[in-house]
Amino acid sequence: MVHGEAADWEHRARAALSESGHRAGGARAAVIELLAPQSCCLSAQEISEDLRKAGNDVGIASIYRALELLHELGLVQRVEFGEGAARFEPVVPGGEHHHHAVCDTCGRVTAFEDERLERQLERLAGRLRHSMSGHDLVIHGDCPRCARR
Amino acid sequence: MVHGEAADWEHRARAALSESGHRAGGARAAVIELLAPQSCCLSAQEISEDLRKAGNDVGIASIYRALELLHELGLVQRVEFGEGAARFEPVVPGGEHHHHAVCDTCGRVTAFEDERLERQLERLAGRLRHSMSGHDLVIHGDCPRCARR
DNA sequence: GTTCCTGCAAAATTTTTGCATCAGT
DNA sequence: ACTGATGCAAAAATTTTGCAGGAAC
Repeated sequence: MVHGEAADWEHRARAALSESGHRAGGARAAVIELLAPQSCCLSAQEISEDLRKAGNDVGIASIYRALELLHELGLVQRVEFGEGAARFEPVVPGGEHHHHAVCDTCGRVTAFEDERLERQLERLAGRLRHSMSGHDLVIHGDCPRCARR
Repeated sequence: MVHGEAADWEHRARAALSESGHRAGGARAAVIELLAPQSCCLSAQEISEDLRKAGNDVGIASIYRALELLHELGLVQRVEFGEGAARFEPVVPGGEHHHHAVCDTCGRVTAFEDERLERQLERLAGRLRHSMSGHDLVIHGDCPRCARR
């Protein structure tokens, strides 16, 4: 039994699906279930592999279709780090949005939050008169471990 | 004759190439020349088309190789907006880094700068003990024109 | 029972790589 | 001349699409 944010997101996702007239068949349910407890982003490949490991074999096309739908519904954020593949993560409303720092050397991804940054982004969007449905910041550089060498 | 930032960047690019032991052959020179006066990012396809229009036909592979090298030398930044293709733009050192707001509806890209944001990012990277070789922020939402409808 | 969903396979893109040829230094 | 750069074509990888069968409601 999941709990907290993960359960909350999963519940919202299922509700949003049925409210928008979609069914929660095998593939979608599997993707939602896998994504819910994730703290950071996964690529479509990783989702596919994780599902297979869990004995839940889902076609890659269905994974992309599920992710596309969840993205349209505002439940999933799409981020790209310049690896040539997109990554996806659940959107938890109510503030605690996080950003990513990607290590140039080892590729490790560090997620971080900053309340002040969020407020500043809101202000910025207002100044540009650009509504903000989402945002993502990527910092490239060396992580503490790699910088030490 | 180009001037100001563009000429500056072009000069630095050529210098960095020769200093790192690379030749400035036709393809690289063409990419550098095209990129220098750009105010915002271009995809590899766009670069290829623009060069062809200018009568300078360059193989797409050479474009990717030139961009890869320029990126390694820190002269080009790679950004992705979730279109399925990467975009590239010259890096102008000495501050005026810009970010992007992408319209969910029409796809238009608005570039913007914010000095305060830059300083905040520096502070953030320091807090994470993550060095910062580059960063990019993308705001998704509706541009003023599309939001009005 | 109808309609939407799923999975497979094929297609479309974007990006990378191998290799013979060509050009810069 | 030597060495690295270029262009073509083929390959690799990611993502999208068509379609027949299957599942949800």
